[in-house]
Amino acid sequence: MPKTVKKPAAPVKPTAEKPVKPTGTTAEEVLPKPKRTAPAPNLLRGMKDILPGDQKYWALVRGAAEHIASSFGFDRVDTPVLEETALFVRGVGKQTDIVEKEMFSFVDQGGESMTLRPELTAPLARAYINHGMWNHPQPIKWFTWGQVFRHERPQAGRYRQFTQAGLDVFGDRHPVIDANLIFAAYSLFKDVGLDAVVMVNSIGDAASREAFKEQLVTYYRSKRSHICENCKKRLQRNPMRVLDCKEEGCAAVKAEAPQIVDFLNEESKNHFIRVLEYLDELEVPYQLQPHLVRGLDYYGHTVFEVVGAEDADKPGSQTALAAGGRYDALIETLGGQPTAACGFSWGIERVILRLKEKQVAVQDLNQPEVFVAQLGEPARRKTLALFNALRKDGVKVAESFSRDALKQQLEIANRMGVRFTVILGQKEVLDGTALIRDMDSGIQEILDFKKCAAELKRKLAMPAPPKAPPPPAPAIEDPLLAEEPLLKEEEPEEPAEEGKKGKKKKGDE
RNA sequence: GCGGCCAUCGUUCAAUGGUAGGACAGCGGAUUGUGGUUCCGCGAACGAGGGUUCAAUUCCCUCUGGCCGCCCCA
Repeated sequence: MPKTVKKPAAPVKPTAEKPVKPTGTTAEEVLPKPKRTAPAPNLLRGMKDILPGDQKYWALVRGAAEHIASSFGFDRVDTPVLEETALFVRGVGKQTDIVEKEMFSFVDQGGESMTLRPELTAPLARAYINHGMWNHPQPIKWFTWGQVFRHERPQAGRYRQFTQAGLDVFGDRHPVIDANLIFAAYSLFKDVGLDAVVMVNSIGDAASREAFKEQLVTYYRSKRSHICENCKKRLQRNPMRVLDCKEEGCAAVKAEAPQIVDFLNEESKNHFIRVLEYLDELEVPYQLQPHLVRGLDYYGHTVFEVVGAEDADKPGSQTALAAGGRYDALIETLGGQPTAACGFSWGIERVILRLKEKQVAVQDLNQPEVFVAQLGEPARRKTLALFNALRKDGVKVAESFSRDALKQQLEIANRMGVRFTVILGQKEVLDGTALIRDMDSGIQEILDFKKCAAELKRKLAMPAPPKAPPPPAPAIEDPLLAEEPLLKEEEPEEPAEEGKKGKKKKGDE
């Protein structure tokens, strides 16, 4: 076992804090195991870490959402993640799945029941009321972005803590509001490079809805023998949901079922038609979904979802990337003055999932453009200064100060994909010069150290030349092809050599 | 909340009732100050807890977590 011998020879860094082993079992005393002192903690179910590799997607979507918000004239509002439980019971609806079985609720030390917000709309409405926003010029246009929590069974694109961002308009009942909000929701997808389609429907006002439900139930009762067990239950609890059923028998029944559009009263119908007209005007690709309904109590009139273009024909319901609608009744339900409102939420994780699936090209964050390399202690000191000068100048600069070998530093620079590397060695320090290496061509120039920063900025301002083709592909294992290089002697190494030659010429001048 | 499938280095994929192998990534080397190709080396895993067994990563159970379908939702 040679393994055990070599490491101890090297001077071992004294470990300041030795891991404290809580156990005193004999087994561990006899066989001290240096690693894994404690079991690794688990991530809580449905929770997710967002690591550096994913941050670029978040930056992209966050940036796009913020841009849409500000360009459409929405002001940012943030509300707490914790609210009193009653807010959601009243706002979202006691009978909804969210409130019945998905809320993270608890009683705090003071005996009060509080809940991690399962959605953003009710808290926003609460804030509107609390701060007397009706005293301000209407409409109030708010943008919000934050974490929401639902205790559901996790799946891809469905987490227990997830992120919603949304736009809401309070105090304006005009249909143009609905349409422009739908347009804003849709715009995000265009901006990040995703094809999307809007699914839209109207569930009318309360009166229209009641009339419809009655007819729907009557109709389904007449078809009782053809529908699934689940739908029979739905008829009792939440009749409109039968329209979502994917069972074969139910689908057939659904085809003949009454549609809510036919039950809309004059006002509701008029509102919906005008929304659609404005959508045409905005050239939003939309589809009428007569069976689209929403699970939350507060919706009325316009309801919509935005789905990926490829999901347009699929009936599945996990496909919504954004969803919303009009909720004129909510503020009053929560105890405010009757105030019209309309809004939607983007499901950020789902948007990001889609970006990855579609392999949308997203710019890397923190992509450095220059690497500073040093050889020897005096050079390291100067490099330290140069790094900070460049950094303050707004150049994205990378380093590996602690390393000594130039080779390694260039390897790192290469991996980082920088355009230029500044090299400082003994010689350069003495001469007051610096080497700038073009990483693509391998050409190096010597120049005055003091002019180095300015020259780099000048070079970076010029567009990067098209990427040189990657180094020679590995030779194909074919005896016939393998013979050729023998005839041509040194051919295969050409590209690599070229760079080196270029460097030598310039470097020696 | 219901049903099903699954769980091995950082990632991905193997093998095995006697404590695990590769690939990629990482780290380090291939003579003195030069990256991309190549070669060599090193570190790195059986999710947790019980049970069966002389022996469990392997078989059984529970838990935890992931994925799929349903409910529902972003």
